[in-house]
Amino acid sequence: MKNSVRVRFAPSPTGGLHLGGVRTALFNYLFAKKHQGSFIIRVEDTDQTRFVDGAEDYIFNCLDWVGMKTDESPKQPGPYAPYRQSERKPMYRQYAEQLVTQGNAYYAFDTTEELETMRNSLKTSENPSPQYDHKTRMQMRNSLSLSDEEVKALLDANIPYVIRIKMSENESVHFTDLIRGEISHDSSVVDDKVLLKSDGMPTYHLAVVVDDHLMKITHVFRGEEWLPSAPIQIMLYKYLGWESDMPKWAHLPLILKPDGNGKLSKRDGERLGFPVFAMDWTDPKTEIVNKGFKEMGFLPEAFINMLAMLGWSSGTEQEIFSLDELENLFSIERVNKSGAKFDYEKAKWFNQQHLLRADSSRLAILTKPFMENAGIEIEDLSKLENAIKMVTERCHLLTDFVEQAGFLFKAPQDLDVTPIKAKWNEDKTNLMQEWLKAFDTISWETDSLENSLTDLATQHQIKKGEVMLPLRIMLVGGKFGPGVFDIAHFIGMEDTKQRVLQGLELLK
RNA sequence: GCCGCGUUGGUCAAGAGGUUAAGACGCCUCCCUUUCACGGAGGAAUCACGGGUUCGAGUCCCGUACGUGGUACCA
Repeated sequence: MKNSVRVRFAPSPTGGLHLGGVRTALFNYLFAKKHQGSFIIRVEDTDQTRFVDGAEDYIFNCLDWVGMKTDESPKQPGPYAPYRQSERKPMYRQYAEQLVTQGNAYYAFDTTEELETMRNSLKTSENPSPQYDHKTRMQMRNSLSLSDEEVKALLDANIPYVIRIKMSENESVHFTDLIRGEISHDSSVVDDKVLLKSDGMPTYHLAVVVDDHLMKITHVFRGEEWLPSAPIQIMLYKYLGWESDMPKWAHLPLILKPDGNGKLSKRDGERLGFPVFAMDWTDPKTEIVNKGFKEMGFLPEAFINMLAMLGWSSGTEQEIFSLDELENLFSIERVNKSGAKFDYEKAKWFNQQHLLRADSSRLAILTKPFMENAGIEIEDLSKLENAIKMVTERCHLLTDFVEQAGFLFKAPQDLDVTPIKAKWNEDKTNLMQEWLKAFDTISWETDSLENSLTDLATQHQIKKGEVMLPLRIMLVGGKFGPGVFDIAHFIGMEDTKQRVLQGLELLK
């Protein structure tokens, strides 16, 4: 018998999938897997004005990249299809109407202007945002304040209307949050939220309750920003008579900007120079490309690991986890209550750790495009793999391989010899030239290369250390990289000769 | 304004009444290394504040401050 845990991630395709979104998806996913349940994607495309072309596919691409497999989704419908709210449109009205009949909701005919007028006229410094609630509803144009005849006339005349929930007064609405414990609200401070918009589409509050109930969702994990709207949804479960199988809830802490305070936004990424989207996201309206973690050179498992540790911890000292391990260890109770500031430095450290653990042949495949992007053609993947093995520990991102290993495939351009030129002399030039000649007599191995240079240096009465850095700069183009003789060994005799000769030329 | 939620080093965090208050990132010092890293050793740095409860409070309760979210026909 299959475990009946069913959790859903409900992205709204309004553009991109940022850190917070991926982490919400991740925690939902991990919980589902931990309990051998189903991970369901239900797309919240209820707001036609904010819907963005391609955004839905983009979301699925991101989930694919990080390896979160879905059990039911618009692409893979399960028993409760459809999985897109726009396609479920006809289902919502009946419940809204049912609430009106029961007296738990009502028709409201107020225009945008009328609402604005109400809010402006009631606005005081004490109360900067007046609500449509039990205090004001009787002054507005709705089926509560109007007579039945008036309502019928308006309905017959096809005057647009919305359906609003009639929130009860002085009722304590409480529930248990899996992360935060007992939460309670006073229903009097909650306003009469719109349930069904004038275009017939449900708002989030109605859609989420109806869909979760119909799709038999057992657990709802979402961002903390939804906490204030919980009482509305709880009241809906109650009014609709679904209270007994209301899902369990948990409100996840927010991901905050690294500097200062507040929710992390995509602007922070641009400002501080790090990605906030999982993958590159091109806004079709502005054509602005928002950088993604994937394209910045992150491994999906590192991205996931980093995100998981932002708000959750195992309680042990272990910090590096694979997706499999997370699926086994995750527990919603161990999620933190407070928001976490995003730290890009630590994110890169996670990537380095996973780079070190990753299979080098896979890294070669992933690195190739970055190399070629930088104008370094890779013909032999196994050669790239060997190069990667030499430098992995000094890389944080896949893109770092370009700098750290690129010179193994392409001689450095624009050598800067100024730092070594002052101390250079003819003796050293001679030494280097003799070393090049010695190549014909030695075996092309790291040790013999080093030994021959050591011997020659002794003969010339030059300290080996004095030519090591210059040699490195000739071969690498800078003060970095693996051992010089390993590099010479890797690039081969011809390349080594050419690079040294070119360097000597510049030192003349 | 009102309502909700939160508060352990710079950051992520462990901690569920008695601990020298873990660990990680970052920072600093040293070792290793004729580069840069990796690795190793060490260091600086924390329980927001005030009241209770208790023999004893980072841990429980209340208040304050601060932060944050909500207060839309957006999600």
